[in-house]
Amino acid sequence: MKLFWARGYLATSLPDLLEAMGIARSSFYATFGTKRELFIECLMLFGDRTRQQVERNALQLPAASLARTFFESTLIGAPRKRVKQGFLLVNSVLELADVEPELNRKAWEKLEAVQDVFERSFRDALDRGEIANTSSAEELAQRVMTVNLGLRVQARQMKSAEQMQKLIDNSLAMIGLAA
Amino acid sequence: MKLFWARGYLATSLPDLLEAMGIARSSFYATFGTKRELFIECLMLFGDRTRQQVERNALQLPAASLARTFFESTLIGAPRKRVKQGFLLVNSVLELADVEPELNRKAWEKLEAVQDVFERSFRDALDRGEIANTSSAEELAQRVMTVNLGLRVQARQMKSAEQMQKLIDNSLAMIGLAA
DNA sequence: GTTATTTTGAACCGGTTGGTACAATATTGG
DNA sequence: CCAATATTGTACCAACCGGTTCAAAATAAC
Repeated sequence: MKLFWARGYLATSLPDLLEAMGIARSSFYATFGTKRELFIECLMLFGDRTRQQVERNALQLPAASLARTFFESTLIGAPRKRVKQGFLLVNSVLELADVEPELNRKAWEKLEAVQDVFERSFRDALDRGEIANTSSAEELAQRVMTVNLGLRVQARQMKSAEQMQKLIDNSLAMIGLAA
Repeated sequence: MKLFWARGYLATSLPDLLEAMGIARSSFYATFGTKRELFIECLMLFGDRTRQQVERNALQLPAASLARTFFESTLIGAPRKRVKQGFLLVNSVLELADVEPELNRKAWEKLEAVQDVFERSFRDALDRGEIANTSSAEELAQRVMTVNLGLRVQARQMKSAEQMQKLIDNSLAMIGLAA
């Protein structure tokens, strides 16, 4: 998964995978099937983990600070190397849009699942009056999604953690959640 | 360029290019050099065209509506097929980040050049008092960049022009330029 | 109409791609 | 210790990759 994450689906060759996994070619096919099947498993794993992480945070944190926690934990708290890999789902969605429609669809669905978690959290907070209802839950979640995608692209060019922090602060300010 | 744009650098093979250009393999190498060199030319062409387009708009339009014009002309005014190709520079920057550092750098520089045009325009407008100085020119340009990247990723999944228009409206509202 | 100049098509190069087959070798479980 | 199960290395496959060479054919210039 780390390899696909860093290099993309097409640029990751079977020998690359075998070396990283430390197994023989024949074991790979016996255990994981084709490269394509393994990649799908990676997409699912990555997507589910991310969604679960946001869901866990949504239980403990106010909706208004959910986005900040999400961005900072993955873009500041993570090792620099991992941050520069971007976000597997975003990388995949862009790489495979025209080339592998099915894989693209799967990756996009996982991204939308994350967006849905945000939307639900915003909806609850609006119902409880915890957030000023200047925007709908759908609009807020859409903003988080747009900013998320934008940040992940820029993360691949990150120069310093300070620069990244400024970018996050500026982005959160524009989403308009006072938190 | 259209091929690289739609499929990406790696997924576009030489036979693909030859067929699209309608020339023979030997002519290709005699005229354009390697696939890599042609791709660089495409990046430059695309980047310069985009920058010039924004520069032209900056001369005629108030800075506050520059972003709207940029997004709508390329995401609503353009043929649906082209919109779904995304933005060559964004696609390339993400695809090649870890695989082709030099190409990645060139693409990123062109993206930053566009951001710079926005920043200059915002700075002028701030100096003239045409924009409320709640944010700096740098911050505003950074917001436009983040939103731009986010929108281009989503454009590849676009379902309808209406959906895209809503997305643009919502994004512009969050940038905070009353226009 | 004849000479230059492009452009072509086809053959060829070494290397890599994802995927398969299978006998030999380790590792494990009873 | 022996048998069952994983895992291995190797050879092989057809297909494709980007790139080169060069004589033949088509086009352009005069």
